[in-house]
Amino acid sequence: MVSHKCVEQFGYKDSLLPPNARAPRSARKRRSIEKSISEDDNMCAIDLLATVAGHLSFESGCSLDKLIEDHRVVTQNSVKLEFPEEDTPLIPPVALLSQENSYQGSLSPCGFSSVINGKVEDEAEDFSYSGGGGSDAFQVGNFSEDVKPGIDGDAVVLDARPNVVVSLGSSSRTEVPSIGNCVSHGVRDDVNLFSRDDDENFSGYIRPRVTKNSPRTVPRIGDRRIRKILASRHWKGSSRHADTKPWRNYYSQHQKSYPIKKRKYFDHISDSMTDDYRLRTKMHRGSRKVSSMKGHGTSFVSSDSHVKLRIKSFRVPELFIEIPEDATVGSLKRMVMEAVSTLLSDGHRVGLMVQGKKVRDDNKTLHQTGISQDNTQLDSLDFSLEPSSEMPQLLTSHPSGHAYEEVLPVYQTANLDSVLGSDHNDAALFPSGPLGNNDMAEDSKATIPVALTEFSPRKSKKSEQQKQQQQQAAAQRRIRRPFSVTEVEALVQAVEKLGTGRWRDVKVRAFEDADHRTYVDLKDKWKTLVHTAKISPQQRRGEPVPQELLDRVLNAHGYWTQQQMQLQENVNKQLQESPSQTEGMLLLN
DNA sequence: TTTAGGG
DNA sequence: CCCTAAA
Repeated sequence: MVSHKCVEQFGYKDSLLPPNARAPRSARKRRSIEKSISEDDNMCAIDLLATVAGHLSFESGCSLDKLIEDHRVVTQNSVKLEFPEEDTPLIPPVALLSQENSYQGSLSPCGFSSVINGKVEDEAEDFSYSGGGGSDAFQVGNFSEDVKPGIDGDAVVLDARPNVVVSLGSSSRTEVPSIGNCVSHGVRDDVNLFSRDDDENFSGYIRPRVTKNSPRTVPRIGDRRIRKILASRHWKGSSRHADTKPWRNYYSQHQKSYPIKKRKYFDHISDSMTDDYRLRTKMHRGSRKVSSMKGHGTSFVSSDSHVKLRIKSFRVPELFIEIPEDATVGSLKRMVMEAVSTLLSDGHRVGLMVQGKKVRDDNKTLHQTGISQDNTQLDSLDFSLEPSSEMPQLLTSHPSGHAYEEVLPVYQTANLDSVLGSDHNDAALFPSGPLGNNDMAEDSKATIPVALTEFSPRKSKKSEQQKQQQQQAAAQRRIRRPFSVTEVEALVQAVEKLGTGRWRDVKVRAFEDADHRTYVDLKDKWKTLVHTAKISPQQRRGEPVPQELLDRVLNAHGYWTQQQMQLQENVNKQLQESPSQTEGMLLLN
């Protein structure tokens, strides 16, 4: 196979096909790789979240439909996967996203944002607060967090604790501090943190299957399919369009919008100036602007038998990620983001936990559940988003397709059945510690799809909306996949034969089955190969390419470059001599 | 959709 | 690898 011949011996003449002599487009095997997705008519993850959150709006008069006990994952306000110095994967509050990324406008009426920033908050202003006046909603927020939960006037201040986020487990589970107890001291002290012991039950497990010998098994995480699928406009920031680099935008924008340090700074002020109300107010104003003030949950129970809740945050399920050691940090981050994005973009059900206990009976009234103005012990009211198999309102329209297969072929699903088997058992749904004590076999442990919602067959029935939603939810840069020597060999071989201007043909010829190698990739690789061949071996990086191959690269490159030049010369010549025949000449060439 | 190049 | 102008 490795014929080491000089260029001339390849019989280029015979294979020298005019660049435009390719098979008609219609006859070509096509791949909708770069298909752009219309974002407008799709619900983004946040919208969905908002929808979910909407159900939490007790003000609508509806009682909690789904009460779950021993809940597991909750979400925080939003998802942000930058890892602060505190080594705490914090997820930025949705509120933040809404504020800074102009999502408020796109949120559903009863959406998260609305709940957080709108009515509830406004209502909160009605609470009188010494020294504060009701003009600033944040004073109320401040109030609810800095003052021991309890009765204050007519209102019972409840605390819906926001808790953490995404924790990554490697060999052992890594507990990730919550915003509440790690970053925001001021909050921690006054609000009850709910137990996170059960976190592992709610885990997504990401595991790219990188198999050297079978490119097809490589995780699709980086594939365009997924990429587009996960592209999210909510990461994009203010503009739904005019942003060609969503993923970059994501990082840049959120890095700016999530100044942990700054928030910490404020928290310190809070700690040291506990008695200075004005300072504290200021602090929260600052927090409001830069942190997750609105992300924390606070509920209010008014005296008119209506419970008013302010969902300040959701926790996100714990995610487990398995990634090769040699993967880049960037790819890890992207994986996490994808996971969370996917998580948020899919159907969920809301879990409720009152005083640490999961409330499962959906038929109970709030009062029966203990959520009432009379209950002064309501110091812990937690909501969570859980992968749900029971979210008709979000799944009804789903065609019975298998989006799962299409979208995330990467993730093994061996355990799916067993997992699904115990549908109504949250713990079973999310085997505690995919990495932990759950004696999961080595080959089966890495099985839980990142997309928690993908667990259920019903969930696989995604509507087009949700599919696209997903597409938008995690547009990521494809993972880097260095070409193997074998691949280089194949590439060189093909280019020697076809030339440097027919990448699609090269693709078909030598990489037909390598879905992750687009003709653009091949073209780019050739470009780098040529460069590599020109520089000294010392300057080369990565897996060394045999000099023999590089020589061939250079030869072929030189040959085809010259070939193209000659062709061009002929064209120009003909153009001068008899312009009218030029067209015919071109065709002949 | 492909090609060709810059980023 | 990404992004795009052009074709």
